[in-house]
Amino acid sequence: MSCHGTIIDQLRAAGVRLTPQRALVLDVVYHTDGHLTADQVYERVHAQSPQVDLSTVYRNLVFLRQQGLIGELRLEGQPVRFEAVRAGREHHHALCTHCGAMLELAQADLSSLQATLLDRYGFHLEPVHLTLSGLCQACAAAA
Amino acid sequence: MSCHGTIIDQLRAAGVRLTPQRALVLDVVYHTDGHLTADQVYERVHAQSPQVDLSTVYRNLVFLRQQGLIGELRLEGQPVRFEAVRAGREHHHALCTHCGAMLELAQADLSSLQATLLDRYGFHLEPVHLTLSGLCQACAAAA
DNA sequence: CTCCCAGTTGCAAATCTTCGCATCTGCATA
DNA sequence: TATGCAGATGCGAAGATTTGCAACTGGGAG
Ligand SMILES: [Mn+2]
Ligand SMILES: [Mn+2]
Ligand SMILES: [Zn+2]
Ligand SMILES: [Zn+2]
Repeated sequence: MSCHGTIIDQLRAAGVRLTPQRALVLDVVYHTDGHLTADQVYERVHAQSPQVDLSTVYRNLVFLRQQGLIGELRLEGQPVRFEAVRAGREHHHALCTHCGAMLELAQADLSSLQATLLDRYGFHLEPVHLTLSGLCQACAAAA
Repeated sequence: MSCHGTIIDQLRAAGVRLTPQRALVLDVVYHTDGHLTADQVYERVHAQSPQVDLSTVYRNLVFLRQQGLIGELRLEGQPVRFEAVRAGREHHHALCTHCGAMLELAQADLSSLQATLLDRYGFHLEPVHLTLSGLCQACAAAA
């Protein structure tokens, strides 16, 4: 069912209980490239295992996010979306408020901010999935 | 009713229609120091003007946020909160995931990030109200 | 292998937020 | 001051997300 042995071992090692529902949610998110809404995750989970409840999907999405295994994306005027946080492919998003273009930012793009916060406040910024907004290059040029 | 002449003039100049409901929502948010939920804003609006609907409050909170006049705060496990964006007192929030302490960040704390994004992607970061998470100095030291 | 229980689930209901639509109104214009 | 209409409102309903609770179960201890 799942081909995420490494992650599953990681969870087990963390003393996390691995239910079939949880494994399925993980599996669905990790088998998609895009950004899925909770409902889309539910649909796919449901296709495999019709008795699983939508609330269980929500609970596991929250859980997996807290574990740092999935990231969430909040875009203006649409439901929250989720995506896999793949080792080495972590990224954040920068959304153009003018044309809607979405740019992927590398974890490294935040390092200056990270340094600033550590320096000024002793605050250790967590590498959580961020969504920033602003103007993309094209739209800024046009304005 | 309202003592925010400057802001109201600003809105009028932007060709925005100023209804009594909108002015009230603006007034309520600007007369509070803390972070109010939509429901708390509604309660206070309702005390002044009982016929105003909750959906109107929501619509105006969204509207005023889009105008950059109020900021929103999304904290884990609680409804969205709103606060006034006062000229010269703009700030962001850094939340400690361990003890819940909330730190205020100055707009200037983001300037290194702003510079990085502009430099690397030509992306113009908007000074939107951000909430970052991580570990505060005390909790980081304890860990 | 069996027992046990903290953590998880399904379900129903609550809470939070958005939307459709008929009606209303701020305010620009004449 | 009267008129017109784009945009705003109230209300009901829908959509999105969270929660309470009794029953169930993964996986460690014996
Ligand atoms: Mn992404
Ligand atoms: Mn604040
Ligand atoms: Zn753009
Ligand atoms: Zn702390």
